[in-house]
Amino acid sequence: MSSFTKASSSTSCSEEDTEQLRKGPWTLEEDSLLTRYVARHGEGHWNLLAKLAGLRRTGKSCRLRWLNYLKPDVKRGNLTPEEQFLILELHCKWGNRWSKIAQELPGRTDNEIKNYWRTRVQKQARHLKIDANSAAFRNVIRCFWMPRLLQMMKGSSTLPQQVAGLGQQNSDSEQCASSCVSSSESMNNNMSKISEFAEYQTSSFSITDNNEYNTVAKDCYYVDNSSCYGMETINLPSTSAVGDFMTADCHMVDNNWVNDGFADGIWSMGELWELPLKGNL
DNA sequence: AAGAACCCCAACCGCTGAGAG
DNA sequence: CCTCTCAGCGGTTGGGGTTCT
Repeated sequence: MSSFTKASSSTSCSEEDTEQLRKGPWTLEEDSLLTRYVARHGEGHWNLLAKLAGLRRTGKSCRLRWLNYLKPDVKRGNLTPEEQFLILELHCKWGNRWSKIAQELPGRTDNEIKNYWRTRVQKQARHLKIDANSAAFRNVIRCFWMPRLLQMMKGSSTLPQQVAGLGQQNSDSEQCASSCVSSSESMNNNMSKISEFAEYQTSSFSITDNNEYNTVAKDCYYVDNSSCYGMETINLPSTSAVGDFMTADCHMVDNNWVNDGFADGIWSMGELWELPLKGNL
């Protein structure tokens, strides 16, 4: 089924409508028409807008094109580690509430975030042979992926205020708190252990400023006494440490992904943000 | 070089809730 | 209330680019 097909097969619309409605990729001319119309008259009333602007599109289609592509403040390009961190963090709290999550990332659309989740995050889950919605995978995100992103942010010295302030902003969120947050004291303890673990993990990246790291840690929710309680096993000297750690950590989960390419998968996680966005012009 | 497999993401679809009449 | 319309949301699809074999 081609997305270029006109809706002429539909019997629910009048013949005139089906003849005129276009589908599929937008042309430059259509973009220009929509942009000029919105610049002059503003957003909203999309069905009316579509008619008055002379666009042979549904209002829905116009709205989507504007919000996801034409709107001037739409950011293009790769998601930064900060943005990825926020997405992981907020998804932990809100689940698949893409538009709500997008509101916290200025310039990013719900569609983009949804695509990121599907193509990057769920891909990791597949590689690890874990259900992306499982508690085990959430633990992986909180205990490995998010600390890794923090390292990257720290490495690039661009730790954003929005991340640093996230805790205060959302500290009343019991939902996430119940699954992710422990007391700040134990959080700080665990964070220093995560730091050690991360240092061990990467060996090329050293964490020296514990204060800054812990400040962030205090406000973020990826450590959890109930679900990430294997921290004391972190400093094992061989690669089996990862397996041991996760075994201790996730023994309640009936998956066999712990010893099944887990470490490889984890290593690749941190690099995800660097992958070029293909076909994105 | 060429076909297959994979990946990304723009755009569509169906559903839901809000608001007007 | 009920019905209708519209805006918005989340899930899904498929075209086209890239990578692999």
